[in-house]
Amino acid sequence: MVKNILDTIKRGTDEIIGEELLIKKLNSSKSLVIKAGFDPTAPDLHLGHTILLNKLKQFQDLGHQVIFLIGDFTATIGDPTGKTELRPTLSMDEVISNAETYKKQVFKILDEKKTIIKFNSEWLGKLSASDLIQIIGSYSVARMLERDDFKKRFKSNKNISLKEFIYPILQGYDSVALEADIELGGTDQKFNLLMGRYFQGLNNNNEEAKQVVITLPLLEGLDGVKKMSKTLNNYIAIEDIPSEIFGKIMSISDDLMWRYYELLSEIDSKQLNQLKKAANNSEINPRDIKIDLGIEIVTKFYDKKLAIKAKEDFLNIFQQNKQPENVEMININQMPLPNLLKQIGFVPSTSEARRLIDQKALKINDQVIDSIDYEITEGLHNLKLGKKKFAQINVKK
RNA sequence: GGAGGGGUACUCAAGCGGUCAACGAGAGCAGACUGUAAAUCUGCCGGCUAUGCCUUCGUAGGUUCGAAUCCUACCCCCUCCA
Repeated sequence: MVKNILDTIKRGTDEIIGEELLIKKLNSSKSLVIKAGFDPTAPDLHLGHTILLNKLKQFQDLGHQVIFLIGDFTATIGDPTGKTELRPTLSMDEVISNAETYKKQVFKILDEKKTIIKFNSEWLGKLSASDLIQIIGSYSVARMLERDDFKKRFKSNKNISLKEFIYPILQGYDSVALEADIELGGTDQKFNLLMGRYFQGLNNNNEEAKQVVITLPLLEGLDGVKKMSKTLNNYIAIEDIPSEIFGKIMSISDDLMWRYYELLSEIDSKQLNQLKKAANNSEINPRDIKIDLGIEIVTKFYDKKLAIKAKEDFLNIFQQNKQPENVEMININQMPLPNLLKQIGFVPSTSEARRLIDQKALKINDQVIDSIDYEITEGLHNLKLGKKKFAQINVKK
């Protein structure tokens, strides 16, 4: 029984620290406290986050208590993880409004009724200076420098702010405050997650008080190399509209497609291997496999119907070169083309528009426009700029 | 507190009196090729009322016919010594 549950839990994880303890905890058949922390810095949840959220959902389905911890207090410090330099701090106002956006999105995956949302300012905000000194006093600089990104920065003489040392400590202290049994996080969070174990053990002086740490793989972004993140603009947001999600999936490389299948799809590994084999032998066009993935992912955040629609639109536009349905209709006065393109928001500047026209990127009614002096006539026209931008305009004198 | 190094466009990184809207690389965009793949090739990659004009090289002044480049002050970062 526990063995089955354990297998479920282990699937798709990177590492479980304290596996024996996990088994013990699962055997105790009490409802466990599962903690996962989120920085309210990026209001757009993306597929990368869903790996973690899916795992949390799994715990919910198993009857455990998930605590969605919004690090509003720690966000004012800025998590140094993975950064080679100091992060700018957020104001409390920004943090709060970001957190709200966050909450709205999370319940596309998590069960709202079974989720407790906490803000760590609740307890961290109450710490006095002497409390803080007490807490940080138990950890050494040498151990802090064990952390890879700190070590690198230290060695290469980059700036490390003292408060960055505080961040992991406070994250660890969160686990104490919540009495977490398990904490989930990305592999890059390992150090921070371990801090929880450290402080829990310190407080109670016993092994069993320590949380189990489960790390999950990081999802590569659309470029296939760097991790998916908003800052790098290589992400698929779960709030993206269906056609956008679908389109972005279709644009990834084949290699990345397999990776996404492994991390995001519900498909079982046997089936996946068959697909790989078939693609290798050219029995199936990888494109079609990608289409299935696109449908599955859109379905997850919307529904099957919209997913199919997204697929059909996609095929229409790119395979048959048709206009997508429901293009925006824009009324506009007659003016030089660069200005017009800027006006309707296709480009940020007329200079950019000129360049694109020079590069034959603009089509009006399926005709490539090769002169910036082209005068657009009154009436309805279909515009296409580059591969992705479509509009229908109604030009008035 | 003292000595030295540095802040250049989205990122990294040249330039160190004119030829600089600023080498090069990455990212990004467009075109070709395709499966809107990937890889590859080509071009672009400050703004504008556009063969010219305007604004940009930490900030503010100054020298000069002319400054990212020299001088002064200020701000920020880093190193070493204390």
